[in-house]
Formats: sequence, structure tokens, C-alpha cells
Amino acid sequence: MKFWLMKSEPDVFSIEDLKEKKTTMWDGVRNYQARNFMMKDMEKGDQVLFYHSNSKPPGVAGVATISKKALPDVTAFDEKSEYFDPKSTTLKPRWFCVEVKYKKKFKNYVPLNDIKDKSSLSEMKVVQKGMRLSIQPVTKKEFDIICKMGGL
DNA sequence: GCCAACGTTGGC
DNA sequence: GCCAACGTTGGC
Repeated sequence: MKFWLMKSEPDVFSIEDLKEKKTTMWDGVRNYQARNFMMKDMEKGDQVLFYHSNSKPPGVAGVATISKKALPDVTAFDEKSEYFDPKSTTLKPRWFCVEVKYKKKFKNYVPLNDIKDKSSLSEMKVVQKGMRLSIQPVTKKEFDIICKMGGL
């Protein structure tokens, strides 16, 4: 089992939205590194830190699990979708997405600043300057520390 | 709203 | 295959 951090803008899709929907296809990812993580490394049952980006303050809002391994991202085929990509075809899909399932919203939201303050979390990608990758691997240790901070 | 740090695109 | 120009992310 592996551990991940996945970013979402709460204005677009928050952990509350996921709680309501129970599961969601993590579509719209148009970055090869993030895609490769989903396509090659993510497995059903992997654990996810659900991160709120572009919010005040940014931080980890809760946990989720991967409930379905990567499938072609159908929004890339849809001309009306903002994620439409003519270079991705049903025969040769370019983009993939996993299904993410709600697990738990943190009792205590874990702001990015608190993560930055912890020396045990200084290796996390999310605290590195200029780190924009929307899907990042985390270690079990980091995952556990964040969960503890979140009151889980 | 600013802008640094990236990623992508396309001309050559 | 280089790299300048452009677009995007996301913290501040």
C-alpha cells in the first residue's frame, strides 16, 4: 500500500464535496508526472491526503482512498469539456484518472504552515518551494504524522 | 492581484 | 534538439 497527497481547489472540489459524493473520478489532470503516478503507481487501497490548494489557508483537509485503478479520462474526449484534448483519443488515450473514495475529514484542518513548522515533515514535497505537482507521493511516516495532527 | 517557478509549445 | 515565449499553478 502506498501513500499520496492530492491537491484540489476547494472552490472547485472540496473534501465536503467528496463526502457528499462518496467517490469521484480524479479527472482533468493534464500533467504527465501526475498522470504517471496515477497510471503506473497507484493501486486500489492506497491512502490519500486530501489537500486544499488555493484556499485560505492551504492545507490537508482529510483522507481518502484509491477505490479504482487508472482508467482513461473521458473528459479529454469531450469537446464541450474544459479538459478536452484533441490529442487524446479513445483508441490512444493520453490522460488517465483514478477513482477516489471519501474516508474521513480531519477533526482539525492541518494548515500548510503547521506542516512547514514540523522538522519531521521538512522532506515533504508540498513544503518545497516551487512544488506545483498536484499529485505527490508521501511516506507512511509523513502520512501518519499528518493524520495525527488532523486529530485522526 | 502579484509573481516565482515550472511545464508546454512551436519555430528554427 | 534547443530555447524563447507563453500559459499555469498556487502561495503570499
